[in-house]
Amino acid sequence: MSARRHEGPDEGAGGFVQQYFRNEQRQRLPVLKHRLQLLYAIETHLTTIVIGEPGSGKSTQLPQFLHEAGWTADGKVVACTQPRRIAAAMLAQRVADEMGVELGTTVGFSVRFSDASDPQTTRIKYLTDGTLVRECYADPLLSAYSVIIVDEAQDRTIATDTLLALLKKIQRKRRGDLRVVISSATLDAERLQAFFGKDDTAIVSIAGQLFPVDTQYLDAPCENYLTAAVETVARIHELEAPGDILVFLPGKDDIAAAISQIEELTHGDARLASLQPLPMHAGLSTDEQRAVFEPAAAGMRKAIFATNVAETSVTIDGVLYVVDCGFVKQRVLDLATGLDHLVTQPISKSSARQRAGRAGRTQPGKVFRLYTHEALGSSLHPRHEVPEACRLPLAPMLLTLKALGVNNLVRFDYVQPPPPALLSHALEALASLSAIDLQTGALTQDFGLYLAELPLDPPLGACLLNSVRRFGCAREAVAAVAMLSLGESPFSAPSGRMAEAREDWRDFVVQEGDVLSRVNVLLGYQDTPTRARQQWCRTHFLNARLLDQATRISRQLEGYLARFGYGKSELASSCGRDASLLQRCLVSGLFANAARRRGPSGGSYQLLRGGGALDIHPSSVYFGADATPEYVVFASAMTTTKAYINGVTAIDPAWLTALAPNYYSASQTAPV
DNA sequence: CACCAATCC
Repeated sequence: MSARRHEGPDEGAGGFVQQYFRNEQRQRLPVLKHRLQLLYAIETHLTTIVIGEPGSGKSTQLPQFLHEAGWTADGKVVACTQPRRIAAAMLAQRVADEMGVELGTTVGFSVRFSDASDPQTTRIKYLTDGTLVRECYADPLLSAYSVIIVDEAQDRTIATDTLLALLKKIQRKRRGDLRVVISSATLDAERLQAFFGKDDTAIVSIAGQLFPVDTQYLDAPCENYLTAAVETVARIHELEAPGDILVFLPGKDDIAAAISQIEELTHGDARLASLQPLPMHAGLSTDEQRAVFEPAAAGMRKAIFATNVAETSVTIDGVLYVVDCGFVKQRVLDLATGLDHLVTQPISKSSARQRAGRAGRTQPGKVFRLYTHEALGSSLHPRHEVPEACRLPLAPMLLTLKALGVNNLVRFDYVQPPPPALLSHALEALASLSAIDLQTGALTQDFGLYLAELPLDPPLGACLLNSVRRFGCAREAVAAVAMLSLGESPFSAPSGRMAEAREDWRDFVVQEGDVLSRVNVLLGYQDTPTRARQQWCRTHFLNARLLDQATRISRQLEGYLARFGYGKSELASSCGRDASLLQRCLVSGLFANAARRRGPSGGSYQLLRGGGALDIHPSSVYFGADATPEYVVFASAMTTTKAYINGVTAIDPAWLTALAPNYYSASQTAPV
């Protein structure tokens, strides 16, 4: 181990004045006081758990400490993973600036669609945890890395949990040659220490740079968190010193309702006229989000009504007051129906702490919790969020593990074992797609392996592979799965101009349903010159951000197909005027989501394999349509106020028995 | 008929 020690590397770049300024900034960070403690812990333990509040500087400084201490000698790399792409890119940029090097040289990052790293020169590399998991395909021991820092581990995403489980295995195989650092704000540290082995795991706590936050609770539970939130904002505005307000609400509808209530209040009350309500959620365009980051106009106070994006992903400066309704929307797989639910539920205790911390970033702040102290202390609010691997469909994760040589998925050493029913649900799904062989449990040759490599949900991956192998409609299928993988509809118009928009959309919308209509949109977008695309989207009431993203996904998917050995002509294959080719291709992957209309007309459906009513989602082209198809497959189902299906395509039921004979017998799909 | 949290490969 001592061989890799040497004096701190001399980067050479950067003048004296800049260097002085950089050091000045770094010296204020709390993590500096723990430099030796951290380096010692990492030197003497295989795994180190670092608990540090936001603002401690751990994400930017720890990789530099390790670099300076020699962990990047011999060409080795220190990795730091993040759950989100923006974070990985921004941290890399910051550290490159601090070190006075150009991004992409000594300091780099690698995320989907963007790789600013160089295998020859990069020594500190920021990645998303999903990207690092994928690097295991090429290098199962991650041998390029000497230390892997898994940051923001409290999020417990599927990718983070997958990575942690793999790292434990890799550590064994590399015989003490790989150090793992798990870093997080408020972590279930004991669980992770137990997972990685108590003797080999150190825990280091770092104080944050947060200011004290004064906490206020309700004396009694409120009946309506929306009303309570609006009243609290008004009261803060009247009674408290200047400073912006951040309000956590579960969803967009609540945000819109709260803002309109505030606007009503400000009309009737001159004292509230200086309150400036603003929405913040992931559905907003970058332009719409900008207002939240700009300082309030002179004499005005911003009140930002936000979803959970503001809890971790987005940081807004100048917030002194936080109003926390105490709820969050979370996706949960309902095993009884096999459908996703979006449930509004009480937040965890650690999430409540995280939200409160948003008030104390620049000076002492206040948090107004719209629940009682007793409630927060009770079992109503769990200590931590349920990890994704214990509540979401696991087929993608299991496919990854299989591809990396994990044979027994039931006995695999998960950070937290998923409920057995969740595992069997995923295994059945994979078997029905012929991704795994039910007898041997192995990935099927080529097909299963390709599905594991594709950055798509397995059913969509199956559609894509079948488009080149069986149907000859790759051009349309690439567009279709790219759109479906984003979920949202590209058709979006302000409510006031809906009629006008609908008229325009008739150029794209076809009777075959959402998927073919969205393919028309995406191919139309891609046929438009790049510089004219924004305007094209505006005139047609289409979501430009979504179509840009779908275009990048399309290109990436074509790259995968080319790597799998499919030639130019196969990639260019098109169904031409025969839409049924694409429809059958969709059935070949989405057959499990086949549904039949319940009445002689209308938008109420039912799964062929049984279950309750499924309604056409309002963003589907079939919503409110005069004529709806009797049989459909859908790309997604989600229960919110009702069970809704979206991404709907008309089908011929005979295709189901032809394309998924093991899943459907002829009698199930025969018309009554 | 009346609507989805935010992420990632």
